[in-house]
Formats: sequence, C-alpha cells, structure tokens
Amino acid sequence: MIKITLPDNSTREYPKGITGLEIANNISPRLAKEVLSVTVNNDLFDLTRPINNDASIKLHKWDDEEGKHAFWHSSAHLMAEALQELYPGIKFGIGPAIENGFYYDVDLGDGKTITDTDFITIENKIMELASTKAEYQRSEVSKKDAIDFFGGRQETYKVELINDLEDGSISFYKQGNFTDLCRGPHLPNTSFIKAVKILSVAGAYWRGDEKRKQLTRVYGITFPKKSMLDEYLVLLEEAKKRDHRKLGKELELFAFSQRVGQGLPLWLPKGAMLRERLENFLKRVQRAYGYEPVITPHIGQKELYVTSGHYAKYGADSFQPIHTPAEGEEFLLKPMNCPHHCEIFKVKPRSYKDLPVRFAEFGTVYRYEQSGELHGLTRVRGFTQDDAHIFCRPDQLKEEFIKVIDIVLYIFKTLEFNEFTAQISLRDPNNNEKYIGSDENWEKAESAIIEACNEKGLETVVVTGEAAFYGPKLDFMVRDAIGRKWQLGTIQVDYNLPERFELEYIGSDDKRHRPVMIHRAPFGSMERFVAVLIEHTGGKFPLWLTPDQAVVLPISEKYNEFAQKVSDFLNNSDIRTAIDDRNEKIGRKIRDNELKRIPYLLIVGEKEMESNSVSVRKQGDGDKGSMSMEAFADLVTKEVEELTKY
RNA sequence: GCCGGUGUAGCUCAGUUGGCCAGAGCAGCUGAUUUGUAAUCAGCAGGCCGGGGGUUCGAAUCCCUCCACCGGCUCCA
Repeated sequence: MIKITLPDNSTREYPKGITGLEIANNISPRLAKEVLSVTVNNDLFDLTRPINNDASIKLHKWDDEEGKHAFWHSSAHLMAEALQELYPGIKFGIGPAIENGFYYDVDLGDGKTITDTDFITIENKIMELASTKAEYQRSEVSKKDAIDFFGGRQETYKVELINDLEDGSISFYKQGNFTDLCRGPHLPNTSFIKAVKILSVAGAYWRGDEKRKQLTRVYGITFPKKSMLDEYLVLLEEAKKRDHRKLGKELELFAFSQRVGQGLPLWLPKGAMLRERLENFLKRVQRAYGYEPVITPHIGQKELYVTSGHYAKYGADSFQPIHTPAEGEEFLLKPMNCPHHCEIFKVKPRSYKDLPVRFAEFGTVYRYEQSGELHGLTRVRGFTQDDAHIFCRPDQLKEEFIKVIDIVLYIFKTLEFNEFTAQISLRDPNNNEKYIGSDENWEKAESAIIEACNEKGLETVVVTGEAAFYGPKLDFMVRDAIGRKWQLGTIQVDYNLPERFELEYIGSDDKRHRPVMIHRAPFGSMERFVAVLIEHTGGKFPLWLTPDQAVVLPISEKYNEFAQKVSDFLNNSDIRTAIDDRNEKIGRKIRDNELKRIPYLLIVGEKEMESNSVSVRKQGDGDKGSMSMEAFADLVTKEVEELTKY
C-alpha cells in the first residue's frame, strides 16, 4: 500500500500502482468525470499513469491551468492525427497548448498550403477521430529507439528535437494511428473532446529562427462541451468590437493614409484633444515630481547616434540618413531622445548639489519597423514618447527609481488600469555581444532595479534576455481586447550612455564623477497608450478625458437658440459641450450620440426652456430627470474632480 | 522582412460558371416634417471594382507584378 496526501492534507491508503483517475473515482464519481490531469509530488501525470510511491497529489479539472493544458495538449495531438490523415507526407514540428487553445507546426511539403476553407474538413476529421474514444498511451523509450522510430518516418524535425534531449527522459504518446514525442500529460482518451474550432493558420519559423524553414502553424481550440465553444466565439466577437482600429475610425480619433505612409498615424481633432489632455495630466504630475521640460529637434547628426551606440545597433535597419548639400554631412531622423538629453546635461558643469536633474519631453521619434510588424496605433513608425531622463548620483539611484514607480502606479490608478504585470528584463548572460557596457555596470543596474521593486513590494516577473542593449528595465504590460500583451510604461537604468557621452558632475570631494541615468516613459508612447486606453474602455473614456463631455439635443429646431445658450453656458464653465441641431427626432439624436459614447446628453424642449433647465441623460444609464444648468455644471465638475483626485 | 489571407462608394457589404449602362443599407446633399428619451419620409448625388501589366471578341471576376490592410512568425533602442 502507498500513502496519498491530498491538497487538504488528508491522507488515504491505496494499493501501489493506483492511478489518478481511480483515486478521483474513489473520492467521488462526479469528480472522476471532471478531472483531466494530476500533479504527483511536483510532476504532472496522466490520469491513467500508475502511482508507485507515497505522494501528495492534486487533481486538475478544467478550471485549473494544468487541466486545460492537458486538454489542449491532447487536442493538439488529435489535430496532428487528423492532419496526418488529410495531408499525406506531412512532417511535424512542435504542438503545444497555449493560453487559449493550442497549435501545431507542420511541414506540408513544398508548395502545399492550408487555407481557411480547409478548416471545416480538419474540424470534421478531428471530431470523427475524437468519437473513436482512442486512448492516449504513454511509453518510455531510449534515445536510440526514439531516433530510429522518427528517423524511419522521415520526421526530421522530431529527430532534431530528440537529439537535444537526454537519454532516459524520453516518452512517447500514442493515440489511434498517431505517435508523438511528448512529455505529457494527456487525457485518458479522445472522447473528452466535444467541440473544436480551427482558428487560423500562419507561418512560423522552425525553432523561432528566421534563417530556418518556415512551417505552417495551425491554431485551434477545443472544449469539453459544445456550449463552451459557442460562448468562446461570442467572446471573440465582443473583443473585436473593442478593437482600437475599429473604434478609432468610428469615433474619429485617428487615421492612416497610404499617401503619408504606412505606420505614420494622423491624429484627428478628437484624438488630438484626448491626447493633449493625457499629456497635460502627465505634465502636471511631473511638475510635482521636479521634472523640467526640454525640447529637442526631430533630427540629429549621425555622429550623435554613433556615440550613443544606437547607430551600430539599429542604423542599418532604420530610416536612411538624410544627406545635405555640404560634403559629408549626414543626419538621422531621431529614433531616441536620450542622446539629445545627454547633450543638454552637458551644456554646463553640474555639481553634486544639482543632482538629480530630470529632463522631460514629449519627444517624437521615428523607427523603421518591419512592415509586417505594424499594427494600428500599437506598433507604428512615427510616435511620441512621454520621455524623461533622470541624471543622478549613484547614491540617489534607488530613491529616484522608486519615485518613477510611484508615478507609473499613480497613472495606472487614475486611469483604472487595475490589471497589469510588472516585468523585470535582464540581459541574457550567454549572449554578451548583444549588449554594450561592462559586466560591473550591468550588475549594478540590475540589482538597483530588483532592490527598488522589492522595497516597493511590487509583484514582478523576471525575464532574462529581454533587456535593452544599454541596460536592464522594468516594464509594465497590459492586455488588449483580444488578450495580446502590450508594453506600456518602462523604466530603465543605464550606466552606459553616461560613459559614452562622458557625462560628469563635480562631487563634494571636488573630483569628477559619472552620473547614472534613468530612462522612463510611464505611458510608453502616446500612440500605444491611447490604443490600449480605447480598448480598455471600449471607447467610453473617463469623463475628464473624453472629447465631448456633453451634447445638447433640442427637441425641435424651435429650441436651437436655447440649446446654444445652454452650450455657451457650459463651455464657459469648462464643460466640453456640443450641440446636435440636426433636423431629426429626439429618439434619433439620442441613439446617434449614445453610439458616439457621449457621457451626458442634455435634452431641451418647451419645459426646459421655460424653467431654464436641462433634462439629463447619462450614457448607458438613461433618463436622470431635469436640473438647472448650474446644477448640471456642478455635477460634472464634481465628477471630474472625483476621478482625478489622487 | 517571411508565410497565409483580404482589397468593390466616406462606412458595412452584395455582385452566380468571364457577358447588357456595377448594386444595397447607412453616412452625405436637397426638400417635406417641427418632432419628448436608442433609427421620420421622399428625392438626388456618389465607384479607374487598390495601382500597373497581360490573357480574351469581352475582365470587378482568370494570370503576373507592385502597394496597402488583416492573422501569425521574426524583430521591437
């Protein structure tokens, strides 16, 4: 007998070789129906894999990541079997579970493709195979046998994967006619899979290396119930409605023009107003934190970026240099503001007493992003960073870093970004040529960030290899409507640019010292931030940011004059108010302005004109009754104060 | 940049196997109506069918090429 410990610390005795599924069944038959995989000590097991020693276990259902993972991973194998039947000669790469579903990378052979018209055939084949209730059978094999097996089938990608594995740790899974190299765990059998949707196909380089062959990646998702698939598809539709590219067009916030050039956004009046308010908001915060505004040009001599190291790193892939009539002169479109700000630091000698200095600029930069990368406002070729550079003494670094974290958190709170992740990006220690600067400087910079985060009690994830080439960083990421993650705010510690620009201050010892630099942009870029704000709010911006706060709707043209009076009064009270004096019925005006996501609609007719009042309708909330213009102005002013009070 | 898809009026979309002057709804303009809480009615105008080249008696429709957009991959100072 062996002793099994459950998550509540209760223990049960079972015969050696008992399986997770049998234990679940013993606890409750209902549990046995829902369970998908099991953790045994710290290893994930199939439900049907025997447990031979004392262990603590945890059974995973659909609600656990581990349960979903086993479900989707098994689905990937099932899809692979379907593809194997439909596309003879197909070779398989990798096929993992992902956050929402799974994919499989396959090589269909030269010239063969899968398009979305094939999806239904694949789906049908998967469901056909699922209904055979084929068991997922695990077996352990030696490295040699594994290579022989896949080598014999011309599965070159699998052979490559196995070559990188250690002997003794290799397992196969087989269901029906499909055998795969796989760590598991998997479902007991294919009948768990009740609904499938093939979502998309895309190219994907083998092992993520753009120099290697591009495989076909097929994305899909499966569910244990048909109704869950339907719900998921509804969710996807809802997410699409929040897409900032769609809302940006509908709400007339921004546009693109082929003539101007791809990735070069045009801010329309309403979008520009929104952005301006965000900028003013941040300027106010920065003033309070001791930042000083600076302004620098949009181009700079090539030498400037050679000095900073940006030219060596990105020069070849950038917008090409601007040549002038004078011999040998070359200018670059500004890809970064920091070199300019370093030069501002250098305009005069700095004393240790002057530090820190904090230079802030909404600096527009241009980067030649790869054409396939451009995406709405989130990835563009010309954008404005809410940039600032703090030059401080080494002993001030942590305190300054913490202050920047405070600014970021304050902004997120005011704008109600309550779900974000903070990521510490460190250099890849095995890839030194990607970075500039000494090991010592990197270590100092990395530990400064980690310490500041610890001191702040900020929950972070640490990712190696994601640092900028000149220093490590702390990034704040949020998700867009479709679940894609975007980096917003960033804070970076940099010992390297001060060295390259030979920045100095005079210390209390009357000697020259090198300052440390912090690069920071709490929004990241105005473009990306507005994009994410649009998706986050579904276009229903906070009252203090939204372009039009109220629209006056006269019942008929007879009241246009009074509507003008109301609008003038409110605009004079700093409430952004428009008039809808179209010759339309009131129902129509309400509908159109609701769709434009105007926070307050003010209906005025005979009654209101007589009593000098407005009938208030709140967005999404209907009729709020009537009140005097003054009372309404007061209400809006108070609401704005409440939203920006922190 | 790479793989796959898409491109018809300002917007959303129809356009059968190539065949008469390329259609609809919304938006726009003109007029009627003077409206009380999510779409009033009528008329008018609007398109080099993404650009270029080709096949054909004939191309929005077939082929080539370029451009832009969409989904991924790679990249992201």
